[in-house]
Amino acid sequence: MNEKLTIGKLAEAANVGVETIRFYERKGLIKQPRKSGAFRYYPEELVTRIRFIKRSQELGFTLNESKELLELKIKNQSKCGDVLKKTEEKILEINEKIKDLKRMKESLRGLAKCCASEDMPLSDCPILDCFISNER
Amino acid sequence: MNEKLTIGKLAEAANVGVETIRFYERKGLIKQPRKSGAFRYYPEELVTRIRFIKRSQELGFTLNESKELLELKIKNQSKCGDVLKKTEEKILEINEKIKDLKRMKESLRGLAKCCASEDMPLSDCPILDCFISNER
DNA sequence: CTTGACTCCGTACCATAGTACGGAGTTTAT
DNA sequence: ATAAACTCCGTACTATGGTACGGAGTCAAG
Repeated sequence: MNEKLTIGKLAEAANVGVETIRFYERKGLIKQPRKSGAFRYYPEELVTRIRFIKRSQELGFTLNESKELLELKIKNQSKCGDVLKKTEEKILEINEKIKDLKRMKESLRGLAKCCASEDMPLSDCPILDCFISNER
Repeated sequence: MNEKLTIGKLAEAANVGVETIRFYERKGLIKQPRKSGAFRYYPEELVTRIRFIKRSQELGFTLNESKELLELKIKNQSKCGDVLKKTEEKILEINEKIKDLKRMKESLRGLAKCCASEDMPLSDCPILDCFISNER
């Protein structure tokens, strides 16, 4: 195997749009192959690369961060620990988000309690105060 | 008190830029006060409102979602039960976000585990492969 | 009453992550 | 051999959340 794919086939295999591939090329996440005749043909392993990009996006990395990760692999003088560090940074960020969301949820629950009696006039339901008083 | 602030003073008090306030006005998160003479003067409570917007943004809500939350208070002709319903909807949304983040975290933890010894050359680093092999 | 700081308003621009479109050329299947 | 389908390339547009800019008007202190 080691087939060469047209951009359309590559897009289909990687489950993205053709325009997305062109976009990644412009952003430097994929290097544009030379034209063979009028068209460009893409090596099969780009399917894996694109899926990698998509997957890391799902995991909360931006395209630039995905690019960095991919570049770490290329410049293989860098150590495994670098990638590990980035990953652990992301885990910490995610933990922060979870913590904040839980606090927000508690605030909303407090608000729900405010509204416990359904015929209470809303003017006495201090939604803003509920949120703001929980501010750090 | 209940002071009226110029847009600059409001921005300073709420710790945002003047342009941000104008942007929020355009987006309908803040209603633009009538001009008093040539300038507009903003009630002091908008400081709280803007900080609320900023805070809910930090918690992963979009501006439109912040707007919805704020509208819970504004339409106070609505009954407490209506607010309760919206609030509970928001809680469910937050639970979804937490679930997604936890899923993300678990994936990242799996990746970190892949990368066993920190001084292993990156060419042998299994973390990138791990990204790919963990694909659903 | 002048000068500096501020306001008003429209418009353009930034990054992020794509999507859409149009015309020309090319490939492929019937 | 012709038509459908695809490619190439540039440009423009989407949404989100702002930031920057420029000219004209206005306010407030000295």
